[in-house]
Amino acid sequence: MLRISKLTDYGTVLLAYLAANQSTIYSAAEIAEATKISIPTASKLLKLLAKSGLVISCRGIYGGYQLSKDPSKITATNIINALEGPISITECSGDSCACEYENTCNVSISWQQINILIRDVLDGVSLKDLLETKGPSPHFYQTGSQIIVENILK
Amino acid sequence: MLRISKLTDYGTVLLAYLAANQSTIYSAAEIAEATKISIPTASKLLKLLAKSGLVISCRGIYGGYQLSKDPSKITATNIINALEGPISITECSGDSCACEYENTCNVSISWQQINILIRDVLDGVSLKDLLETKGPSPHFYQTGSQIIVENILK
DNA sequence: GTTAAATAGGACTAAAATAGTACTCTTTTA
DNA sequence: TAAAAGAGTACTATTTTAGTCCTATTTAAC
Repeated sequence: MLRISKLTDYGTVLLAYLAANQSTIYSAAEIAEATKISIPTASKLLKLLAKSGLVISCRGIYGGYQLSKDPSKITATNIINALEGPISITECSGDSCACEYENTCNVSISWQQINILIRDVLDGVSLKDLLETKGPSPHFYQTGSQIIVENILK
Repeated sequence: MLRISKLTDYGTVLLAYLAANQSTIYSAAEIAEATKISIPTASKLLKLLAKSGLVISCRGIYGGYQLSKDPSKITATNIINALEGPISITECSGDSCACEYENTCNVSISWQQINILIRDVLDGVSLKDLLETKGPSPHFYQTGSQIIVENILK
């Protein structure tokens, strides 16, 4: 399966709503109603998004949320990190892997390499790309470093 | 998170064991013992792998399992498909998406595009790559079609 | 100051997916 | 025909995810 969680999907919808009027501050309740996501859930997600800096929150009456930066500057990786934690394809991708099957689990090491590839792909897709229904058009070049992907979707 | 399941990781370990001696037939019990995976679990996974054709099974006494083809011909996508079903990053990636929030969920459409990118990456990594602890070296070119990735890991 | 409306931060419950096990049936070969 | 192996399926337990609720804290208007 290898899927993002429902909550991440919801979160992206919330961000999409905020992206439509970047300079406006919307309360959690307003956003929830507009996106048809329940208030408690939208509220929870917005808090997480605020915590990781993707949205700016204003407390107090007439408070609310607002996108913190241009949609083109927010990557899919940012969104997933904010709502699901760091992208890691296997459990022991962290530094502190006290795996008891070291002999047989060289395999996991390689899944981690794949993880890097996937993260690179996700780094190349912005919220702006996600909003364009034609799909992402990430022709991103990181020639110096590691990945070259271009012209990915017609 | 965006991770493969433990079972897929185990499954890869099983395949790795079989890959070491491709022409030998090992019983589920032998493989389980060698890889330190419990017999019922290893057995279950081997059945799934056999069902999707990644390993060949022989029934009867002196039966067992054997890799069906060269490790370089088995892709990460194959393994994930066999053990977790088709790769789809969102729930409604299938054809029959009766999503009730069509107005706000253009977003999902784009996640599906990302899904294609990820699948392309996984298609470019073989079991052989996974076994080389240095990690995968997928410099795969599909110039005519959609993706060009090269020189991904130093 | 006080009050109303909003977010912050937890704690908690419910639901679903994953992981793991067990049992019976079928196949194969000595 | 008996023993050893996989095939298939059903079941249970565990973990993760999803969803809700409650109490603080902040802010601005009155």
